[in-house]
Amino acid sequence: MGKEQQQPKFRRAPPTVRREALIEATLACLRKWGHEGLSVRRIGAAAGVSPGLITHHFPSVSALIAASYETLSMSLLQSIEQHARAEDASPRERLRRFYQASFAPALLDPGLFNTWLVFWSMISHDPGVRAVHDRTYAAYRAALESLLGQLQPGEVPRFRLRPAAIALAALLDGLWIEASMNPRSFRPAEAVALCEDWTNALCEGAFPSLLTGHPFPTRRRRLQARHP
Amino acid sequence: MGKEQQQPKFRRAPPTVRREALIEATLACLRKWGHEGLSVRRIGAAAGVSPGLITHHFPSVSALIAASYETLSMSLLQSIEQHARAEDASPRERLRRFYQASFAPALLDPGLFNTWLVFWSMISHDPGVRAVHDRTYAAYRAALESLLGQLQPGEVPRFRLRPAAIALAALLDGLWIEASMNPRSFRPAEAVALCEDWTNALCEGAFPSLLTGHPFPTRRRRLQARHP
DNA sequence: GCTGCTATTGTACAACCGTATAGCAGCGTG
DNA sequence: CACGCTGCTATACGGTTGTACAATAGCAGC
Repeated sequence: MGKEQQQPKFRRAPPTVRREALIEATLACLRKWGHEGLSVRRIGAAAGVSPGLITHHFPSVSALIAASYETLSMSLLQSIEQHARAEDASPRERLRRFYQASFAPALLDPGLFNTWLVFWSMISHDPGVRAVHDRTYAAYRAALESLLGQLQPGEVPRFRLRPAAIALAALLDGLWIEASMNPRSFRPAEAVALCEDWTNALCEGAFPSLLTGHPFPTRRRRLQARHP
Repeated sequence: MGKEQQQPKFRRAPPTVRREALIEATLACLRKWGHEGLSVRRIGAAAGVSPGLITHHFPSVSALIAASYETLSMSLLQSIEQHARAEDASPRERLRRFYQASFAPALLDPGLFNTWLVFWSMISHDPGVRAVHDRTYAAYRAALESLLGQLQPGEVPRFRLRPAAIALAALLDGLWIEASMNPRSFRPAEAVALCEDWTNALCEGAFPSLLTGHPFPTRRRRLQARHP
């Protein structure tokens, strides 16, 4: 028999990098299989690792998912923000770059959409995922508030930042979802144009309910309010 | 021994009504358990019926889910449309009623949101669900196009119906999702106000990319188009 | 009241799930 | 080169899943 040089059955890794590898494998599985992808066996196979390792590095599979959610969410937001952060660019231009990055091909992958759906569907059941969602969504909205706030000291009418960011986030999310589910519905450039229209309309004061002085300032109970 | 009057172990039902009952049970399970809710045993239990009955009345469980999707989707759309359909009301008023119905308490149930997520997550895998989605979403957009079209012959600037309906659907969906995931984020009345603002801005011509004559008319390849 | 159609049940089955645990083995340390 | 810490594997276990199929029984028609 030839002297078979057998490589080791497995390689050890420090917990930190192994955890990261497991998170990456989880995201890959979610991309490919959606909900069916988050079994310990599939994730383990994707990471080239035994299934039992997951419960060894994470208290449970749901903790792994929450960590994956946080990693993906923060990574995407950072990527978009970095693309938007252009020196010597007007606030309007920065917003436009934010929109463009939001509808880049990499963001419109159906696998990414399915991954997101899995995370969303766990929010109401899993407290850990819920916490990650609250944190990352707050960061997302904060980014939008920051960009919108930079428009503010110009000659644009004064509007309330928080509701404006919520409305813009809703528009972006809605367009992203529709584009992800039905890519032939419209082109990314059209989505960007629609968002830019929204920005311009905001700056022209075309959204009265967002202007300061509108009867939605605090938690006051005033149902069925009509615009004066 | 007393003469125990034993009721029959089960009752027969014509296939049509049994199918409907199974669909209703499926929706109830999805509401309560989300993704975990669509096991044949849970659905059978909810319908007071043996698990095997499902495969007897439906070719597979995924066919049952597609049927449930269609039922729920059409039911909701009809309910909203009926609420919007008010005689002797201006087109603007009808749109407002559509918005109000879209953010009624019954529509903001977290269980309903989770149900929707399950359907969405199956679109890319299950052709049957995909077909239902395409059909129902087309109906939804057609309803919006109809309402938006009624604004048209007035003194409002001419805009393209289809993209406008897509944009409005995106705004409605985005707000609905955010409201469903985080009910404390904003109040339904605020969402309605934001949608009304959108309508008004549209009628004021504040969305140039939606006006006729904008360089997005057909499938012409014109990437990165800038507003002139 | 009996008969026959078929809706319905109950069980069996193989595959999968997450978790627990005992023991193997990589690899830094001496 | 041997030791030993511990990352890692492998297996076992109780549970759930969807589907298949033979047997049962409701109930309509005669």
